[in-house]
Amino acid sequence: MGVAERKQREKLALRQEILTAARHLFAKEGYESVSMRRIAEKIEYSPTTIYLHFKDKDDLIQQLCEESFALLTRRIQKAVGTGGDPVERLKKGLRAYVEFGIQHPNHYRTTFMTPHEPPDGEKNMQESEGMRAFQFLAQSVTECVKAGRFRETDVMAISQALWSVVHGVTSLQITHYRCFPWVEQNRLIDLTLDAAIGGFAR
Amino acid sequence: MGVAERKQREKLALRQEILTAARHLFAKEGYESVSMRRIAEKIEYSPTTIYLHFKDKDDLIQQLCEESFALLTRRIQKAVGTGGDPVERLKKGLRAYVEFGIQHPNHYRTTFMTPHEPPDGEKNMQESEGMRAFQFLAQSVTECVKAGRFRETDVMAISQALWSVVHGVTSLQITHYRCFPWVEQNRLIDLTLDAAIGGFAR
Amino acid sequence: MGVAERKQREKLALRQEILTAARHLFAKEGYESVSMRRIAEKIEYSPTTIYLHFKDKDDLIQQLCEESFALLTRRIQKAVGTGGDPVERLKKGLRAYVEFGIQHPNHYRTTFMTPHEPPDGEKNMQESEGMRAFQFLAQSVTECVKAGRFRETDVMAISQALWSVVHGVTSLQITHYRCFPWVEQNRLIDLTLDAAIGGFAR
Amino acid sequence: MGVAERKQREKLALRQEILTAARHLFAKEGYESVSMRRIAEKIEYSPTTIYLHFKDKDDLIQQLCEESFALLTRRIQKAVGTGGDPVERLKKGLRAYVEFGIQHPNHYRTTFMTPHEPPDGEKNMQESEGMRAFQFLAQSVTECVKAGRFRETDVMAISQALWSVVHGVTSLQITHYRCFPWVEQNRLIDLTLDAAIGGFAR
DNA sequence: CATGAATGAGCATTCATTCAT
DNA sequence: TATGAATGAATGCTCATTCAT
Repeated sequence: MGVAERKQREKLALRQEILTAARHLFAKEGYESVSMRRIAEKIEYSPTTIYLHFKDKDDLIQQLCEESFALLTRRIQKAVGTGGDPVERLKKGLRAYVEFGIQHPNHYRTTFMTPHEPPDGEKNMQESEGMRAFQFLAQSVTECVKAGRFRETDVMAISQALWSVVHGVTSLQITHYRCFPWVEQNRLIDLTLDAAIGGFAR
Repeated sequence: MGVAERKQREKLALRQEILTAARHLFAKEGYESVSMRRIAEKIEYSPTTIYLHFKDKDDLIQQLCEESFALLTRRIQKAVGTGGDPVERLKKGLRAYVEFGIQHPNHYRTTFMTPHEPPDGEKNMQESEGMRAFQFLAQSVTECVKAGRFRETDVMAISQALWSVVHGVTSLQITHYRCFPWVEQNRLIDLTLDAAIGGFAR
Repeated sequence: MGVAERKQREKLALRQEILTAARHLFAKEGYESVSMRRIAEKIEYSPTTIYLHFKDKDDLIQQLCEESFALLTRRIQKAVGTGGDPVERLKKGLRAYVEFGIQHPNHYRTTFMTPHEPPDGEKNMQESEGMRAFQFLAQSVTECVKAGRFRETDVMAISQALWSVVHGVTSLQITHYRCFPWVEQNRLIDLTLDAAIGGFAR
Repeated sequence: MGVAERKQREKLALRQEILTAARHLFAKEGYESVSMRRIAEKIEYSPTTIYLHFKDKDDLIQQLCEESFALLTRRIQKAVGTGGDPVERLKKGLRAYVEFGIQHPNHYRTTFMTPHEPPDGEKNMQESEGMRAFQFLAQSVTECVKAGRFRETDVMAISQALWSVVHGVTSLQITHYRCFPWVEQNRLIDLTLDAAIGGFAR
């Protein structure tokens, strides 16, 4: 019994090691550098071993995204906090989103800017970390609506619109940071978020 | 005399054929499929031939982007039109942007969602089709500001914020269209644009 | 236990097969023919397999040279023998050098007539088979000097001069054998070696 | 008539231009860099044009060698001079040879260290620049022999031996200059030439 | 559970050369 | 005489993946 458990634990540990290595490669050298070989070298296992833990490269990447979503959710959660003005809290959450993306460009790129097959069937998706992150945002929007602070009341629609906005700022800064004469970054973020939220606020 | 002209025409035609083939590969099978070999197969020429028209792969892709930008600019221009309410015209322009992206996802992906090195020095960039497209948007914003319709007056900042917003809607729809329970697309677009513009409007 | 050993043996055997194939290609068709693909075809493995045994083409060629040097050293050693007149023994060694080169022109070409980057740092070079071969020659020269048979006593300088001489005869015979009206080969070799040694002898 | 002559002159001029370009490429970047394409770019003609003047790459290279030989001959001629001690003059000639090689390593490599097909039949060879250069050396040797300064009298054999010696020093210095702990270069050259000549001298 | 060996397919690019004009 | 267009073959190398062990 104890043996089986230990084995199980070890297996999960290796799995985690693989994911971590892959993420670091993403983070340091971008999507193209993440080859099964490179990951294997990094963890000092054989490439074959990876296939014991992940069906194929796509699978691995999908799992990576799950983790990223989870991390993002935690960040937003912390930023939003629990008490106080709901609109203010929403804005803090959105800002946390953008900052997370800019600070972890390769995380963000992997998760939100790379086309993936939808995991497996619809059910699976509803339970994904990604949805959880989104629902968290929706929750924050709900509070604004409940408090009568927004003139629009379709929480789902507002949430998706706001997600679009933050994704826009984030991804543009990530992809075109160096090849465009941007105004100061924080100002741009504030301006955009204020405009979007302001557009919904009563 | 006529011969030289015909040759010239034929050369340009082949060049165009290459660009088109490359774009189709993007469109159907994604970025990874655009290899020199694949393009060559598609046009039924030898890979070497491509190098008679483009210095290397980077060059080819750059040209592809230029074309996309030019096309986009024309679309926006047409949508904006010339007379009438400047805010209304701005909104039409932004909507044209989003629609262009969604209708030509691989055009858009190539141009706006793939990281490129800035072409060659700064001057070059200032003259690129991409900048021209952006300046066109800025022009439209200027008119709103001049007409006293916006409470914010920094044209550059507003334009960049609005670009971020439209890019967000567009790219999210492109990348995650099938793996997320979106509200009806047109409604989302309208909602988002109205919120953003409304946030700036007096 | 036995399994691991057998595997090890098989691996080394394949490695040797690769080296041999490469050498034969040199020998039959010259330097230019030694491409990774050609080698692979010859041994009826895929090109990729070669990379499991050698880091890259440079590595492979370097190993080839090491082998050649080792072979040459052994030949000279055998020719020089152990007893008798040191000058006579030196001459035998030099002759063995020339004969080796002429009998294995592509070995020789690879090792001595192709420019290589010095392997890796200086230490590495000091320990290379090539240096070992040279030091063997120097040893033979030392004995002549010690026996008071040479009027010049700088062993290093003499050895390098003699190496230059044998390399001259060898490489010229290899490269220009068929396009020049040479005197009889053995006579030329003898004449040259006698002159050079005679020039140093008291 | 005048027209035909001018055309002829122009044709020869272009031919020379091609040879010069090829030589510069050799000189600057070594044998591998000399591709028909590169040459064509350098002279700003199309690659095809080169084929109007030279049968193929081999032909071109052969012609190049002829020119190099001619240049070398002139250098030696100048060094040898006309009066004075014949042995001294011979040595000067040999030294000029070595120095030419070391100063124009890529010339030298092309001409003397690259395997070529013998031009075309034997007659052709007898008239080649290469033979002329050699015969010049032989001439110098003849004078030493005539003056009774050498104990060996077979001019052809001596000349070939001496050529072997100078080629040895030169080519070794060219190929292995940086990867071997040579004694000071001039000393090595002197030592070697003195030994060889001394070995023949009475 | 983990691996070492191996592969087939693919990559961007360069080459010497030919042919119709 | 000269060229522009085109090609087939080759280059070194990396990839995701499989299979026997």
